[in-house]
Amino acid sequence: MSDSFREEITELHAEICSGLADPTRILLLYALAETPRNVNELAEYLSMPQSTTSRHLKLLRQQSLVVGEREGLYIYYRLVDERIIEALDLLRKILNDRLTYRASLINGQRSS
Amino acid sequence: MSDSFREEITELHAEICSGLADPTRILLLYALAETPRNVNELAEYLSMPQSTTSRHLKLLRQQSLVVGEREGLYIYYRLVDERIIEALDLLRKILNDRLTYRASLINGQRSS
DNA sequence: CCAGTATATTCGCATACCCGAATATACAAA
DNA sequence: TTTGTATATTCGGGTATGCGAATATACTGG
Repeated sequence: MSDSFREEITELHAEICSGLADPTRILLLYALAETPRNVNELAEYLSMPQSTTSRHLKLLRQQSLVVGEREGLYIYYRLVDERIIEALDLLRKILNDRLTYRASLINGQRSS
Repeated sequence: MSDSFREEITELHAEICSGLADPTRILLLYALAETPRNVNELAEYLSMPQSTTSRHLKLLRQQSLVVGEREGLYIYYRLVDERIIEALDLLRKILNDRLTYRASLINGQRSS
């Protein structure tokens, strides 16, 4: 395996995948996919403290998965690249089919 | 946000995304996308201890991202669903375009 | 059934990450 | 410039997760 590929994957992890390493952040991404929102809206929407919301947003911001733009008194966050949702949806499909796969194991044939 | 969606995302994280929460595991997935391999082949390929490789494989196995099948003396691991690679490739595209996005920030216009 | 090798697990330890109340900062509006 | 609110950061402390040498287990093949 080439060193350059290793480096690319290491960066992929650090810059994107680690952002998905927490369910709260995934929820934030989906919440922002619906419509831009500010921190307090997000906090209320997800029923979590404002500080927690802000901390997670900071991470997503540092990874450029999300940007904030001030409008008057508020900073509205939005997705930088909507394809992150495509990727997450694909993972969800895999998840669902995986469940089917597991069921087939239970009903039967081979061992895991 | 509906409770059922929250639960689905929580499961998505626990069952798939947490598997991507380590660069080593992503490398393992790509290594297995090339061809099925056993633990020692993977360990050598990625230049890491056998115990570390096995530990990561265990996780991927528990998430049904990977399955092992014994052939004689060896257990060959392979991907359960190749779409995991599609998802990772999409994330890599996002990563690359994100770099372009950041460059545009540096060259200029708006602040992050 | 035994020997040999592939694979899995255990161990102590270190690091990284999450939480949420409290506090600090930043900024808009007047 | 001052005030009020939105947003960000800090803090202590708990939990999860990583590592890799050493050890145990599992299974094949003879």
